[in-house]
Amino acid sequence: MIGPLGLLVLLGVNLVLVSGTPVVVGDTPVVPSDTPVVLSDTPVVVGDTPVVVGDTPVVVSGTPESLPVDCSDLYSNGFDNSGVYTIFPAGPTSPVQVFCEMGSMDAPDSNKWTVIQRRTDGTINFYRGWEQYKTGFGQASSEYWLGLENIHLLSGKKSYKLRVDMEDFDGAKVFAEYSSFNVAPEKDGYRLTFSGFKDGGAGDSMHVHNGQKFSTFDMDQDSFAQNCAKMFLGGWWRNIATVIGFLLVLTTEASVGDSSLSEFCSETKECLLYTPVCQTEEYEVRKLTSTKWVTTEETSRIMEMATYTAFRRLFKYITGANENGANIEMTSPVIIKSKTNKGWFESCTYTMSFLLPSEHQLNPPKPTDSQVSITEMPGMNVYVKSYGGWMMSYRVRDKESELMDSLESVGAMYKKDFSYAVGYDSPMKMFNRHNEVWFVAEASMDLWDYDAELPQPLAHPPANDPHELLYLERTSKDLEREPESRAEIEGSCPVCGDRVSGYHYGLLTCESCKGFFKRSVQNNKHYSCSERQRCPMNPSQRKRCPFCRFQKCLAVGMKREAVRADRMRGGRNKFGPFYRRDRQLKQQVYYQPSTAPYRVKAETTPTHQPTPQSDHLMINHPLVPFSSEPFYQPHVVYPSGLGLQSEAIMPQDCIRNTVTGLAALPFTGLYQPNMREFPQEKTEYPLSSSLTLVNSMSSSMAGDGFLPSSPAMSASNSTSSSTASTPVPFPYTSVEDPSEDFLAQLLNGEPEEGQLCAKVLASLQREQANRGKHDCLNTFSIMCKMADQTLFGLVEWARNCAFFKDLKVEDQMALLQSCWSELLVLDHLSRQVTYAKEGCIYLVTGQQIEVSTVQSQAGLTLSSLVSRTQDLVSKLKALHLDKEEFVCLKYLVLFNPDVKSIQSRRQVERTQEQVNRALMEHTQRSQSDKFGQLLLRLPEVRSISLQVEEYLYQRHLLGDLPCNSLLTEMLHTKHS
DNA sequence: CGCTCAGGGCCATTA
DNA sequence: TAATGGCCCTGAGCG
Ligand SMILES: [Zn+2]
Ligand SMILES: [Zn+2]
Repeated sequence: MIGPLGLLVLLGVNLVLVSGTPVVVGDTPVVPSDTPVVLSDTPVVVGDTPVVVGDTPVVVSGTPESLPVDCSDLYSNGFDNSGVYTIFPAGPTSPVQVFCEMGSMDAPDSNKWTVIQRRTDGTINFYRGWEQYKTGFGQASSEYWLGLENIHLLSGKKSYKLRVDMEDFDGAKVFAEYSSFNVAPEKDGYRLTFSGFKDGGAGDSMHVHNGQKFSTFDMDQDSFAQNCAKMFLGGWWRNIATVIGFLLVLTTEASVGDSSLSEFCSETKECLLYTPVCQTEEYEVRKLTSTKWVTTEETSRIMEMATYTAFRRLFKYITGANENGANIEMTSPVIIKSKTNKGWFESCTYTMSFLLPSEHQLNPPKPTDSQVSITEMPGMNVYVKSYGGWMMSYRVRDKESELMDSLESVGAMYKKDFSYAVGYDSPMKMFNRHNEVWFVAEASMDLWDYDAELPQPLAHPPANDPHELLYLERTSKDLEREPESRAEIEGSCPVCGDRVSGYHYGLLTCESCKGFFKRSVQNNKHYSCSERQRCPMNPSQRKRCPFCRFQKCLAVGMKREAVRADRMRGGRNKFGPFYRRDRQLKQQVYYQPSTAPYRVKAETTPTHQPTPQSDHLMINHPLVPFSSEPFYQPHVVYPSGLGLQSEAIMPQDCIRNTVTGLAALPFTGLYQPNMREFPQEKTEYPLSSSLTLVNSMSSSMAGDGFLPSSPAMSASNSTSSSTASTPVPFPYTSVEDPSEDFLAQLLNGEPEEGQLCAKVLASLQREQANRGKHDCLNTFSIMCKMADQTLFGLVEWARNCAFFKDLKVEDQMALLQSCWSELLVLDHLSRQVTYAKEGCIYLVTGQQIEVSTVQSQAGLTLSSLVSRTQDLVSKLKALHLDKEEFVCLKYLVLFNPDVKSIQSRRQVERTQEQVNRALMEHTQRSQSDKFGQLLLRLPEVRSISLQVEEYLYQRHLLGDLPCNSLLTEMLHTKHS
């Protein structure tokens, strides 16, 4: 198989470096097993009479001997540098007195410090902290970074909650929040307890919030041994001793060394060493100490592409692109850090690192390439899942999610937002290949990593109500609303779910969304989303992404027009009657005894006929902006005339020369494409039946909680289907034709041709620049590159287009994998119809190429493809297809409910229905039979696309296709 | 004519 | 510092 290997550029040059000499091994773990244990085995004896200190902390300066308690074991480990010790009295939250609190700054000018306390209960409290917001708005506050991911902002409100449930003396359930842990020696490690209160005896449990959910840990020591995640906690206790003794007293030593005991790290002389912590069937936990790496970043939609570039860059570094011109031995593993849960073809930054060999760990040669840097990976524990075979992006994805599942199921705490793909072998190694996925465990990371970023603060504001803490998913609003039915009438804000304060800009919203919408429109704000344009909207998170918020405001139907341009205060506007009517209707609905409100509504408004308008209100994806608005100009379609740019970018003779290269291989015909008939039945609903369908769809959508997160749903939910099922004409809304609004919305996502053109040209230019003047790309490669870039654009279009982004990622992938070539063909067709001169093929780069030229040079298959396509082009030109019709066809092709393994088949079907209907209505205004004519072309599109796929696949097998392209990736998935 | 309530503005609070 | 959001002021239109 040439194909998969083609993608395996990842470790491409590795083998060159592998020395032929046998691997030299040392089996000493980096962390010596006899690391000095800092904590004494016996609790501190305070004496018969507790030392009573006043209400205020007492600062003792001077020699350690002046302390009432012997703390020599502590200060001998690095805490004696300040000469200032504090003694805290027992206080309201703790009956325990603190002795020997000693702080030590990390550096004289650092704002980070480490504190250790010895306490009268015999425990030792250890934590690190720093001042936050040192500069800023004068709100100096301290943040303590503690053992688990318990972060407590002492003088602020936001905190990561750590909660311990326990029984009071008289049996009452109590809880406590903690900001510190105590560590007490046990026979097998150290016991983790909390300041004050009970010790962590059997039966107690603690709930640790990691920013997303609570994990519960039994305080019963035995339970720690039950699974790896919990055992790991046990391991972490020990680490504390290590931290004190190791981090602060000894200097860290990089753990790079020889290894032959390793069954998998065998190709390089030196490997990353680690200390195993524990192991389960699914994964293991390893402790890594701080190590230096040489690192570079590369962003791409495809891992293989990014890693190829990154690898070459790092390889240059180790082969001399460093200040000493030194040749540096290759090591294993190569690690690639990237964010988790990447969307389908989402652009992503991959950070690749080579481990520096031990001789360069201390003083790594500076890289000469500015994109390459030396980084230090802090000591940390990692969850590791191993797998064999080749590291392909889809396998990395799979293994990553497998490990995540395992970790979730045991409640492990780890950094969820990124993972490492770890490779040990060069691509030449055929058997017993070893790869890993790593997740960084949080607990120990926190202690070790001086520069670790603060975890994101809790999204929810701190709650005084203890119950709220336990059930974080439920906001206080949920709790309030639950028992009351009153709130149900008033409903919650369709944008964010907050409490409604009245009608604002067209519908019932909360006060804050009103304000937000007003400001956004008044100041003509243009936001952008740093995520994937589907940020959660709830009272606590709505502030995070104004883009998504505004999007949702428009989606649910807030009217820009209602924001007054003259800023006149008071008075009434044209919406008044609408509001009143809507309100009346709501009352009516509410007092219907039936439990099926949606049905009831239909009955209470018997005059209502299912007119297109009302259907539109229901089914129209509300994301479409109101076209009457000046803020949303309809899309300006890029005019033709791009030819001039292209000449500047590609030398003309390059193009001329390479056109001859278009000569294709004869089509071998090894593979008979399965010419599946394009399903006709689903696209040929007569008007009446499609209306019925749409109606039934709307009720079922509302009824069974379909699409809980989609804007369409929230709109119908909250504005309470009264807008949906009643023909209340809304002022300003275009009454012309609902399907046109729908189409406008579809068109809204259409990329601008000019941008695409520029992108493709830029990509070609880059490619040419990489090759140098005399090494022109051949025509076929240029065409592939164009197709590849166009495909990128199409995938991007699909990912952002209405309805599609509401689908599960798996479904998105399935749909795209099934229709990518059809989309490509359709896209090509639309370009021809719009821009091509007679007898010419218009390329995405703006060039017009004579069909005859192409035909004279093309091989059999390509020639047949070209003529089939040109035939279709003339038919479509005769039909005078407009851009609306093309976008509909694209949607119809994309939303193909017949694709295998689609989970949300209904959803796909519904979208197809809607598009179908919109197309039908749109076409009927020009030619009566245009609709049918259009649909009749789709089977031909499909047929051509299959032939294209087949053709490309053949050429791919012959190695003609550039590897690392989306095109090849797509071909692969279909043929594997 | 006076009441209503959705607009706008204000400004302490927040990140 | 800029955005947020709760609160208050306004005044057209309705009964
Ligand atoms: Zn809201
Ligand atoms: Zn967003």
